[in-house]
Amino acid sequence: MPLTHRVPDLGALELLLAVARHGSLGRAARELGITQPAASSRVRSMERQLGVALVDRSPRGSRLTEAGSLVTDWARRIVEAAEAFDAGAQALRGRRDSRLRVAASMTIAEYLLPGWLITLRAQRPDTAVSLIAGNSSAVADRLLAGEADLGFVEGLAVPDGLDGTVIGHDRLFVVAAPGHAWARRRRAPVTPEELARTPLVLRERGSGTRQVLDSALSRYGGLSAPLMELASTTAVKAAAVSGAGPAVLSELAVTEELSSRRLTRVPVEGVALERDLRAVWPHAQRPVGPARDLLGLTRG
Amino acid sequence: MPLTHRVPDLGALELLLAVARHGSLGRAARELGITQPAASSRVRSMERQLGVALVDRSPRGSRLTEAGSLVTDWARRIVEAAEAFDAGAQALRGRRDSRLRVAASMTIAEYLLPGWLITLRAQRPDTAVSLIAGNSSAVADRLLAGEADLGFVEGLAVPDGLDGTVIGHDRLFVVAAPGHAWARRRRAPVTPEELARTPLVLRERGSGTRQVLDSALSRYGGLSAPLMELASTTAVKAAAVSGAGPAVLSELAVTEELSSRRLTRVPVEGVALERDLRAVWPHAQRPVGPARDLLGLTRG
DNA sequence: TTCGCTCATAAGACCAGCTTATGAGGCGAT
DNA sequence: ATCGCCTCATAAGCTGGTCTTATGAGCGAA
Repeated sequence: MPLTHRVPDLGALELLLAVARHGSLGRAARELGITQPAASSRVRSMERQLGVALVDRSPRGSRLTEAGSLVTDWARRIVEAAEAFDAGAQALRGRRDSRLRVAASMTIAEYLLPGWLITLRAQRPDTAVSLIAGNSSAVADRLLAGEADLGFVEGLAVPDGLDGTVIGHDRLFVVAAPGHAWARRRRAPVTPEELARTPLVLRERGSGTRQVLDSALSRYGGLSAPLMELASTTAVKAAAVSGAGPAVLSELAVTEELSSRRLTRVPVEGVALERDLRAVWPHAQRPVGPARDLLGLTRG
Repeated sequence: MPLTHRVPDLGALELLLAVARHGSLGRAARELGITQPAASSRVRSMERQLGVALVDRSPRGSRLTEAGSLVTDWARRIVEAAEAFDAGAQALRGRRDSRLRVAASMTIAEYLLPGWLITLRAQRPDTAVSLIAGNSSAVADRLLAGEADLGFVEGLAVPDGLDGTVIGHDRLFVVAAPGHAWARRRRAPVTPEELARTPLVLRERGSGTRQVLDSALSRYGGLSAPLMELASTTAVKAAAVSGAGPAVLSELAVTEELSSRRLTRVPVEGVALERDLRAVWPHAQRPVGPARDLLGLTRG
């Protein structure tokens, strides 16, 4: 169970990626600011821990073995997730002295913002960003109080006093475990009526996804009593994966499960389960400077 | 640059997730097999490191702060990637005594297999799996030599001597940075002729994706000289993200970049850039036992 | 009051990873 | 040939972080 003892720590994984890039333990060590013996011993203990040779050493450098490059690919995913964590955490700590103060809804802060911040850091390394996360009205409050320069919200309308622009759409997907009957409905989409009368695994009443679902299905008799009502997106996902029943979740929350086939998207016809993602700012104060840079990234 | 000093280690992140689940430092500690003071001090040093309060402590338990639950969500991504790493690495180490010996092509081993192994472990905890990765003919060799029970390959045909079943499709996506002109072609798909005459960022000659692209475009005058020819999928992705030009990559390799909008999918009409993903086994030896369990997971 | 839960603090043990110093192997230029 | 430069490996010693055990303090219910 304790993952820590079977997975090398982040430093070791970074080192492995550096070895892959440079083809040399010594140069990898230099990149990470450690000595060559440290790198050598660290790679060796990683190999001992995993029970697999990762690197072919020669007097002219080091290349990854077959197993090594597979391990490196898996390691890259961990390191990328760690980079997103770092970008987010750094913004969360950043305070008043930041050049760009962002207020964002939870969904956007969780799934999209870290990626934007990584890109922004690559393009403008000197832009210090601070982040406050909250619901739509909290975001509006921060902007109107002058405590944030740029906001991001999801939902159907722009909050009062703000201007905004749509930067994308958060589609809600109906998903089911691959074994579920609905997973085989590729050619025969589920109808809105069918969706409305089927008990689903859902977030608790009041959540954003639930609101969208409620209003989209109101003309079809409304949502039926949920199969399960859970407190977090994670819990809903876990229930759906384990086959409890169909669930409705943000596209952003399920991309990984879909591409690894732990969940299947169920096609639904004739109903738009979608909400806008918007960048917002105080009325008549178009973003300039760093805020404009970030805004540019979010639309491409 | 050294990520390690700004991101808590995996043990700390696991602890944070456990605290979120249990609402108590002590119970989280027990789950991870450490003492309560160890957990207390570890969470505290994580808060110091990040510069953010993560949990609200009270005599009746601990709950995450707002920032804490955002951090926990980001942490979950890291831990999930680590679980995939662990599942894969464990299979890579496993040897002859394994109950299920899998041979898989690189793409499948990299992107899909870890997820399957996690699911398999949840359903049949006692199935020890071993993994050998290689190209299609290496997979065939292992199966025919009786050194593997089940194989996975991508490509256009089933290798000689094997039976198989299609378990899915790997679509090749044309992708470009959001700023690229092709990123705005949503309503006016790129034509095959246009794709054929445009210099692209590609893997080197001989790679699987390149073969598919070559054969799909052969009737349209064939692929033009590449804009860049790079040695790894990662390098191609990086070039595309930085705006070097359009690239063609497996759907599996770009889902994350697409959902975070670092890349945009370019619609292409009239040409099927797709290859089958197949499970394969020696002629007339339908998978049974653990191999059959795994096969079931891959199709749903 | 006492029990049971919560978390915090303190003191000491242990170990992983670092550094410096050194050696050995291969290749190419002088 | 041999010197110089690159590669990686090994050994000895320091250090710091994380663990443990032992203890205390706060809050609520029986």
